[in-house]
Amino acid sequence: MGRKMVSMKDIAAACEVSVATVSKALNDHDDIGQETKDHIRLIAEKMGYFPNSAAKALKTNRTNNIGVLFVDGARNGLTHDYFARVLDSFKRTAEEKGFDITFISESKNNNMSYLAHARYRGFDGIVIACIDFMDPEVEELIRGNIPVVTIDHIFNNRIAVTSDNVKGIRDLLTYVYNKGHRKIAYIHGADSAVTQNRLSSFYKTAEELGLSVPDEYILEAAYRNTELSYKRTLELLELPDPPTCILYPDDFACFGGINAIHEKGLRVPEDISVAGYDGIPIAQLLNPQITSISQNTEMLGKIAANKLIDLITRPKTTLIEQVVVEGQLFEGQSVADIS
Amino acid sequence: MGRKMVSMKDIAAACEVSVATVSKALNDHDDIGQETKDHIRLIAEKMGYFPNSAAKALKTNRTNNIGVLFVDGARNGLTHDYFARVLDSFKRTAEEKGFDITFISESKNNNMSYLAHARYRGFDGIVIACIDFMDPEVEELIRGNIPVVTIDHIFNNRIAVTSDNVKGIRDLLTYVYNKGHRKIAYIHGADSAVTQNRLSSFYKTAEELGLSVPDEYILEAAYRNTELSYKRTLELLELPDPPTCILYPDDFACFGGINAIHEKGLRVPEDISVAGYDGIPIAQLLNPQITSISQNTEMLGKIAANKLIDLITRPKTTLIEQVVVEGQLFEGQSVADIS
DNA sequence: TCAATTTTCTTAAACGTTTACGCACTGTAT
DNA sequence: ATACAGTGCGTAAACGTTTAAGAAAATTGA
Repeated sequence: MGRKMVSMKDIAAACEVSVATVSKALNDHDDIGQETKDHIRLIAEKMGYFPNSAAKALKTNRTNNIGVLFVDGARNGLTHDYFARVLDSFKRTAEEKGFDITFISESKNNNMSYLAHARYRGFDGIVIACIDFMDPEVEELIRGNIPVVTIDHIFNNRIAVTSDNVKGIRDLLTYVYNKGHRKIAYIHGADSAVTQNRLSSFYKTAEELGLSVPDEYILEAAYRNTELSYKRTLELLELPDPPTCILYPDDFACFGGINAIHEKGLRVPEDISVAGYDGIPIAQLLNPQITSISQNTEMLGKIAANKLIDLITRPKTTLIEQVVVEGQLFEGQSVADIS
Repeated sequence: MGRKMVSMKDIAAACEVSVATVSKALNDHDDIGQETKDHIRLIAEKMGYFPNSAAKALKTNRTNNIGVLFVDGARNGLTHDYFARVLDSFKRTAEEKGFDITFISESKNNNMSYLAHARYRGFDGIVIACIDFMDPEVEELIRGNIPVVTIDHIFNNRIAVTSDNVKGIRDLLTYVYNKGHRKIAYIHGADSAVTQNRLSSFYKTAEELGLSVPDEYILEAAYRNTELSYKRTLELLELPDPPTCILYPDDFACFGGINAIHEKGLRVPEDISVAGYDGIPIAQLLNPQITSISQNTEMLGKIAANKLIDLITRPKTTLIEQVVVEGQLFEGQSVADIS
């Protein structure tokens, strides 16, 4: 196997010019004659030449490769619907602009830190999502001098793209309120920036609506954790004065809640209403469709990629900012009108 | 920004040895004294040295990087539950062995073919899944002299890891049969190796069971396509002699079918039974849980990674074979016992 | 004690690019 | 004729590694 790769040297020989001329011809420098360029390119094509990225990277200090850090505590990784969709969009956008995507390995057995790994591979930029931002290694990575954008987490003085959780919860709660619900419980995710935003938005909106929220209506579960939401839901249902509607951390967790409700012999939404978050495709296919906030994952990934590539290619003129992407209420049938 | 990276040259200077000695010390060659090694490593550590993968790759022709081709016609990409799970497992296994994962870009606007891209990046190996294997570019890639393993598609004389679709359908059909069903329809996926295996297994098993299968019970839809399965299901339900049970291409598509059933005012499984394929997590959380064949995605990804890395590191002694991974019947409540 | 070995380190070339600089032309203006 | 700028190409060094080959020093064996 393995015929040898053809290099610039071979082309130079075939064209009877120097290697430098070949390089400049292929990179369209303007100190090479047009006919020479044409000839060299023709021969290069014929000989089946492609550049060697390692050599190019070595010389130019640019890899055209973006590192992706993409883990969470629960090790959902790629199977996390929301982040998979964001990453997919990110990937497409980056690829269109000539960048490749490589994962920053999460296994530490090569005893490289995230930052060491990123430097080793020479990533031009980094995107971080779906992660424990308290991890000191993550902080080290963000502090490192590689261009970085974070998704759904704002880090001091770095570019971040976040979904509008404040507006999301406000819209959702207002919608439920307008459907006549006054006893609304909120099972929220574990402590994180996202959770905090949603929670404070929940309280603020409740206040604006003149809604009183008893403490026992606010419970902590976790994202994508059906078991926990199942348990919290049971607790809510056993309250002396149970809620008429329950909001969940996300659609997935919502299914756990629905199971608890069914187990109690109750129906959704006739006996009790529920709503999720994220608007994952599957939740819109079920009966009843889950009322939720559809996240604009397409936009999130696209903006993240564009901002990062801007930062890589034009560091001076790129605005360091936090971009907020709005979601949209998906009105399913899981919230009953009881007004 | 950007303090300079420390290179072997810097370490050599600090230790007053040659660059070659540093290289050999760090790579644990045996012609370097133990104390010298220790000293060099200590200094390297202190100076915050990490190797430069580009330089290493250039010299050794090894990148420790694996290319992933991961597209399908419907452009589901990463959001495809089944393949996302396989890839996730693949990724973890590869990372444990010191390999990184880079996507082979699907956007052709850089006018590189898959193979050109793979050579450009110098991938040590390639894994291909979730794809149109008829694409001539894919064939070119597989024919190229880069170690490759394919998932769920067998290509002549290459390593392949496939899930056992024959056994899967046999188990599923037999299970349904044993529940008393005799009028069983099969809405299958679009034409592909996987589909063909499943279809012939369906017919073979039916024959063994003495089951007659009218032609109008076999319909073509597509994987992960809820709309098509919805339509086919309506067609089945309007038959003069409708089936009592319908098998679907996958769990996702199955939801489309269930919607059609509900729309007709029928219940699952009381009025009509359904079964999916893949055993995606969400399908086991719903009410009723979807009876399905749980694919062993963990094993698929792991085996694919191990075989590929074997092929990369020990090409001579690696057996070129097709590994088949069995799934497992998940018995939900979507198939009624009517015996 | 001295040649033969072994151990430890260095020299130098190479991998495939890019790029600053220099040199030889050609053409134009003095 | 001389000077001058512009055009088109080559020279050579550099990027950070690895590794074959060799050399010096230390060890061994008789």
